[in-house]
Amino acid sequence: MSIRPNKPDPDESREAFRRYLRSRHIKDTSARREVLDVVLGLKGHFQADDVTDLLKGGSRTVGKATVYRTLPLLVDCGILKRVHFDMKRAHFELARGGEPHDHMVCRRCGRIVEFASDEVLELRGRIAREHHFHVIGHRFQLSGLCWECSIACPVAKIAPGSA
Amino acid sequence: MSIRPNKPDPDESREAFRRYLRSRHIKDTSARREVLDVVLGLKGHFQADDVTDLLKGGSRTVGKATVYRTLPLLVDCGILKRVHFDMKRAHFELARGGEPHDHMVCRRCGRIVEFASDEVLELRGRIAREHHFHVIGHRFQLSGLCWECSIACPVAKIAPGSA
DNA sequence: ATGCTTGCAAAACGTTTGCACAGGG
DNA sequence: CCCTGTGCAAACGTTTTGCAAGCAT
Repeated sequence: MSIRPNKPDPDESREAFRRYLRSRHIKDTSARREVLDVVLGLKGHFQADDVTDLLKGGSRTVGKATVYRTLPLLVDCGILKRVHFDMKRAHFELARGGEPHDHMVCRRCGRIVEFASDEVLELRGRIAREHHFHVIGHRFQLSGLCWECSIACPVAKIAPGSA
Repeated sequence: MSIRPNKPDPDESREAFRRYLRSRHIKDTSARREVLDVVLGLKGHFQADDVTDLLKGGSRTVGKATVYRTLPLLVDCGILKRVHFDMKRAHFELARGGEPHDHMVCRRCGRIVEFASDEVLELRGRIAREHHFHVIGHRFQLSGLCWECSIACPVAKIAPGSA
C-alpha cells in the first residue's frame, strides 16, 4: 500500500544541483558534490549525522559543519525534503522528483508509513483560498499505531503529546 | 476568518488537572498549579521559556526544570496541545476544549493563521483506514505567504526548506 | 588574486538529568 | 513518615559559528 520510492536519477540530480549552484553564484565544490552523492545513495529517511558518518568512510573527510551547511542547499534546490518526525532532530528524504506524499508515524514502534493523496492537495488549496493564503508547501502527519502495534497493544494511548 | 479562540474556563481546567493528577497518583503540588495558572493566562502560542519567565515574576520561583516536567502533563491531560512550527523549539497552545484546528505559517512574517476543517478529519480517517493505521492525532500545517506578504513580496520562494 | 568554503573545535541552543532538600499523600 | 517533587546546576545532543587555511572562479 505504501508508495514505491521511484528514486530520482542520480545524474539528473547532480546536474540540477550544479545548475542551482551556478544560478545562485554558489561554488560547485567537491565537498558539496560528495554530500550530494552520499545523499543520493540513501534510501528512506535520514538525518545529518547519517550523512556525516558515511562521509567519514569515504576517500576524503567532510566535516559535519559542511554537511549541515550543504543539506539546506539541497532542500532549497528541490533534491531533498525536510521532514520532522520529532523535535529532537531534523530528518530528510529524497524528493523523488517532487512526488508529494505524507507520513504516518507509529507511536509505539516508530515505523513510518508513507501515503500519497490528491485529496490532501485539493483540500490544502481549498483551505488556503478560503483564508487568502498563498500556500507553498505543507506537512500532513498522522500519528497513531500501525497495524501490528494496534494488535499488540490494544490500549490506544501511547507517548502522550506526540500528536 | 480565523477561528475565535473560545478559551477554556480556568476553573474547569484546574479541576480537570486535579482529577488527572489524582487518577495517576501524581502529586498535586503548588509548583504544578502555578504552571497551570500561568499557562491559562496565555493567549495564542507559547514555549517553555515564556512560562518560565512569567513564573519568575510571580511570588515563588519555579525552576525551568519543573516547567519542562509539567508541560507534558498538561498535554497529556488534554489542557495543552503541542505544536511544532519549526524544529528549533516546542510550542504549545491551549487546547480549548479539544476543538481541532490546524495552522498556516507565513514564511515571511511568521504570522500564524488558524483554520478548522471537518474535511481534514474525514480525510485523515479515510487515509488511516486505507492503510490499516489506528490514527490518534495529526498535524496539518500549511506554509506559504499570508495575504499581506503575498502582496508585499510577489516572489513566492522564501525561507527555503521550511515547508 | 579574490573571497567564498572548508574543517576543526568550541559555542550556542533548548531540553534533560543528578542531586540533596522540601513537601505532599 | 515515606516517597515523590523540587530547584539548581551541570550534562546532553544537535546544530551553529569563529577562525585560519584551502580552493573555485
